[in-house]
Order: sequence, then structure tokens, then C-alpha cells
Amino acid sequence: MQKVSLKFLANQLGLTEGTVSRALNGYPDISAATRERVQALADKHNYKANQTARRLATGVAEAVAYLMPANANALSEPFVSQLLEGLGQSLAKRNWDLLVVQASSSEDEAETISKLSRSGRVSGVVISRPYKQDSRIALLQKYKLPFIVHGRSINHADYAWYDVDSETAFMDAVDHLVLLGHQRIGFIGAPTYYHFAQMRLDGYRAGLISNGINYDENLVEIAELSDDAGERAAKTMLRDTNPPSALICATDTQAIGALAAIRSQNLVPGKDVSIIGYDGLAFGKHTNPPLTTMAQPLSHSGRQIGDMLLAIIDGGNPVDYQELRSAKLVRRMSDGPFRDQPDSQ
Amino acid sequence: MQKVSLKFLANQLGLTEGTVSRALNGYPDISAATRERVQALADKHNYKANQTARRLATGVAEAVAYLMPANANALSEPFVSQLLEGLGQSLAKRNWDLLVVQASSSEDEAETISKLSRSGRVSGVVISRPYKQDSRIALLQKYKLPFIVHGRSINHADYAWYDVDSETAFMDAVDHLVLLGHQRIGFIGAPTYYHFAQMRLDGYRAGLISNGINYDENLVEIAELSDDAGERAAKTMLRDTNPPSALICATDTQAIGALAAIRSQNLVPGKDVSIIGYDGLAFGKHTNPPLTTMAQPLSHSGRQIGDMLLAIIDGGNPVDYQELRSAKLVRRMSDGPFRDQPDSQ
DNA sequence: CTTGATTCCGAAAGCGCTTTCGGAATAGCG
DNA sequence: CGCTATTCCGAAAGCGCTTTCGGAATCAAG
Repeated sequence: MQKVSLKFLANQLGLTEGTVSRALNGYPDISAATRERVQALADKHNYKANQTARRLATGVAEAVAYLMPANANALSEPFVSQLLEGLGQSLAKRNWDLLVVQASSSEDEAETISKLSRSGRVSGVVISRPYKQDSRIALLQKYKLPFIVHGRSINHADYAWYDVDSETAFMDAVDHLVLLGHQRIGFIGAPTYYHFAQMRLDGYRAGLISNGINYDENLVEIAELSDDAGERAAKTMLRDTNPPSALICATDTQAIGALAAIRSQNLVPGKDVSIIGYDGLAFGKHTNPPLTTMAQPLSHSGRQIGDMLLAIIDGGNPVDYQELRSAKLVRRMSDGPFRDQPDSQ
Repeated sequence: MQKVSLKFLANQLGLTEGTVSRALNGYPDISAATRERVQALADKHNYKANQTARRLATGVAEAVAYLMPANANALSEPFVSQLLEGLGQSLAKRNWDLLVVQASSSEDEAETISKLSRSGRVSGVVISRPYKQDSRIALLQKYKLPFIVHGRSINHADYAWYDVDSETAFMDAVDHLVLLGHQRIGFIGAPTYYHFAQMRLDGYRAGLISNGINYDENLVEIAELSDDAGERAAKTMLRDTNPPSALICATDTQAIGALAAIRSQNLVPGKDVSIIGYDGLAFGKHTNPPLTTMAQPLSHSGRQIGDMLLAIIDGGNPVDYQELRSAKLVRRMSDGPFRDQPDSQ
């Protein structure tokens, strides 16, 4: 099978490689007649420009990388797949590539970004779950590599990001529980080097205060982003002499663990103690009981982020691309009105 | 910031680009002294060869693509993330790229593969969930593009694949239920253009026969790969005048739907009717009740598949790379001994 | 001290494409 | 019909790297 290159086409047509290239790429200095001739032959042979050569010649990588969170655990990964899918759709419009890169450890993330930049294989990057102060962001800026952050760090004024207003979401969650009569509302948070974790905690606290409830730090536990950690955290809170009647969790994954913790105490989630998660993951429909959650608009975020990144690569000002979406309460079965003696066995 | 290229290094050192390149790439015709000099300067400037140029020069793409299943739904996607993670780890050893590509529709898959091949941007491909007769496989072979199949098609003798013996797994599942006293065992299958669906159905049937139970096609329903489809299928089977006392599902996702169907009839899964899923997804721990399932060794399959692909790209014979793993029963709470009157309300 | 084998590096071609530049052929105009 | 303006294409350089080849310098051997 003769490899079909520009040279091949040019020879067949009695033209120059340059001419064929210009014809295929829609340059105006090609007559309609030859343009068609070229196009026809290209189609016939299923010609596709060698992407590597094209990249080298044009200097544009035509590819974008997604930095996979190093510590992603299986339960939270649906969000990765969804993001990837959306990103892919967005990039497909230009026929660009989507690379998935992962650092072995979080120390390696800087090195990974540095390599990525210097090797010139991508035109842009998207990262998820920034820390409060995120060195990756600084690095990306230093290298002048277009990027968009899925989430926000503390100082998020000067780069592009896409985030969900989880602070408001957690205030809403508190409001909802207060309306149901709850007063002792616990919080299972995530490690606060994640900025999203801090914001969610802040939202929780602000929600309490706006409802005239004192913030009690005995009612908050910080746990890793896993179901098991959520379960452990919930257990220790439930063991308290004056346990909360409701729990808000920083992520659905943790909330699922909390559900298990409650059941293991022979309490029923949604009756004896209410649980609200955050993320809106699909499998929350099938937990025991189905998980009430603050759902973020995951479905199209990937595409949105992709479009934003493309716009910045095209020369857009990153500051013009900052999107704050809002989450909304999806009531399933894990929340319910306050009941007086949750401890009755 | 001066871009640090081979030319830059060569100028600084008073050497030729070619020499610098050979020094960096470990050619034997470079003296130890200059090799070190070159290496030192390269390190100092954090030199990283432009990957695009390198690819063009060497003719090797240094990248591999994963074809994302077009119809993946959120619940089943954890398997995609896990696979990706493993693949990435494997490729990282060589510093290769992992591309994620997706076809808009399944008709486009052929076109996608064709483009991928002709554009020369990848050295290999991995595809998941092959059909019985999979045109993608034929295409990949025709283009002589190294690939490995995550799963098997009917004729899987002449290419490389990694699969789990789901036929045996489903026989085991039947055995298990029979041991628990079940005789009317239903099956919720997947569309049989997927070969894995056919194999699972075959396993189910073989399991029945080996236990002396007649295969009754009223006891099998084919459903899409989603929780909702699983739920619908389970509902119709449960409505039967003589409903099964146990159900085996082709995937955990469907099984979760089936659990919901059972609960919606005011029956309790694992008591009134047993459910066994397949996949071993992590969130099965948290369903209501926790899902008994045939777990496949997902964790390292990605890395394994990556290693296999690399070996084939290196010239290995695809036929030498065919791995059949086995699944094993993970008992949680959705199975139990047969009880006489499941219909008692 | 000569010859042949080594060691080490420069020169140059080439990977397949893009893109600028200039010039021949054609068209438009007075 | 002569002149300028267009139209269209060929020529060639270049993207940054790899790799082969040959030759100068150095070495070992006779």
C-alpha cells in the first residue's frame, strides 16, 4: 500500500507539493478547477495530512492535555470520564487531540507540567481541583501555556476557570436542613489544601450563621475524598454524646460512606439523621437510601471548558473566561424533617 | 525566554546539532567528555527535545490512542477511568502520550480509525467491548496498526486481546444460586452484538444445563447497558406469573437497576429475590442492598493492556499476547437462599 | 616510523508539511 | 494594441530533530 503523501498527490497531478497543500487548505490563490482536481484525488486516496509534519511546520500542537488528578479514587471518577467526554467533543470540532497525562505523585505535577510545556506537544492544558495556592497554575502562567482550571484557587482573578459556586450551594444545603427543623448540622469536609474544600466549609459556616446557629467545630470532621473516609468521619461524629441530626458532606462519595455509617448504627438515613451530599453523581440514585445532593451541572462542563480553552488559545484574554455555575438541590431520600429522639433503638 | 533547541545548545557548546543530538541519545560515537558537557548544559537549561520534530524525524508516533466507547453511560464509566489510568502508567515508562479519541456515533468509528491511522499520530490503539464481528478490528489489521482489544470478538485467534472469562463467571454465578436452592434463575443480558453479551448469555445457559435446569427463554431479557434499562427488564420479568427467584445481570449497572425494580415491588433483594451482577464496581458496596457480583480484576488491567500493546509495537507477534483472566464471586448482600413464597406481600 | 584500525565529530540529507515570494500567463483597461 | 493589474502556480526555505556517511585526528600494532 503506497503511502499517500503530498508528494504522491503532486506527482499524480503534475503539480507541486506546495500547490497541492494550498489547494487542500483553501488558499485563495488556487483556481477552482485545480482545487477540485486536487480535492478529488485526495478523496479518492483518502488522503490525510501527516499530522506530525503539519504540526512541525505550523508550530501549533493541535492538542490539549488533561491533567488527571493523581489521587482520584474509583468512586469519584465518573466526573473524570464525563469531563473527558465533553472535552473530546469540543476538540473534535477542530480535529485536535486530547491527551491524558498523569503525574505519579503530586510533587511530580510540577515536573510534568514543565515537561509538557517544553516538549511543545500541547497547545493548552486543563487541570482539576486546584489547591488553595496552586503551584501548577503559577507554572502554567510562567510558561505562557494556555490553560483553564476546573475549579478555582484563592487568587483566581488572573486566569481562566470554570467552577461551581459551592459556597452558595452549601449555604443552600444548610438552609434546606434548617427548614426541615434541624439545628445540629454536622459537616464532613475535605482536606482544606483543596480550595474547593475550604469554600464548601465556608459555605457551611456562612449558612449556619445566617440561620442564627453557632458554628461548633465539634460538628465538623475533615476526611479524605473516599467513601471509607466519609464513613469513618460520620461514625466518630455519631458517637458523640450530642450527635448532629443532619450531616452535610463535601462530596457524594463521602456522603455514601456516611450513609453506611448511619445504617451501621441501626439508624435510618433520611429519618433519624439526614444526609446531603454534593456532586450529583448518577449512582446516588441507587444508594440506600437514594442520596439527596447538591447537583452540579456536570454534563456539559467538559464541552464548555474545551470551548473556553480553545478561545484562549486563539488569543482570548484568560480573564474574560471565568464561568461560575450554580448547583441545585436534588432531593432524593436521604433528607427528612428533624425528629426528636434519633437515638431510640 | 530564549527557546532552548538543539541549535541553541550546539552554538553554546561549539558543536553541531547532530552531535548534540547523538550525545543526548546515547550514541556510542561520542566521547565521554563531550557527552557530559552536553548533558550538563542540557540539564541546566532544562532541555526537552521538541517531540513533534522528533516524531517526524524518527517516524514513530510515540503515542497510543484509547477509543472511548461511544455509548458509555455515566454509571459504567469508572471502568474507563481505571483503564485510562493504567494505560497512562504503562506508557509513562517510555514517556509516550495517551490520546483519548471518541467517535460521535458507532458508524463513525470506522472513519475515526481510518483517520487515526492515516494521520500517523499514534503507534497503537486499544479498543473496548468489541462486537461479535467487529469491523474496527478488521480495519486495524488492514492498516497494520498495532492494537489490543479489551475483550474478544468471535474470531479472536489472530489478534491480541485481554479479556475476562465471563462465560465461566456466569456458570459460576448459576452454580452459586443453585447451591442456594434457586431453580428459576432469570438473566438480564446485554445486546448480543456485543460479544461479551453473547458469552455471558452462553455462560448462563451452560450453567443451567450443567445443573440440569432447562433453559427457558421467558427468563431472559435483553436490555441496554444502563441502570434504567436494567430496571425495566427486571420489572417485566417480575410481573410474570411464574417469576424467577434469582436474577443474574450482565453488568453491575443493570443489576443496580434490577435492585430498584425489586424494591419497587415491595420485595427485598437478597431475600425475596437474589441478584448477582458482573463487574465488581466499587460503588456496588453502597447499593441497597450491597450488590453481590462477579468481580473482574479491573485494577491492573490498564497497565497490563498497555504493556501488551507496547510489546506488539516493538515487533511482538499479536498472537502471543492473549490474556484471559477470571472473575470471582464477591458476595455482598443481594443474594440469599431460595425462599418459597417470594410473592407474599 | 609507517600502516591500519579506532575514536570522535562535522556535514548534510531527510522526515512531510506549510508558507512566503516571485514570476509567467492571463485578464482588464484605456 | 500596449500597459498595468490579476490570477495562478512553481520554487524554495524552513519547522527541529535524527541518522547515515565520511573524514580528520588519534591510537595501537608491526
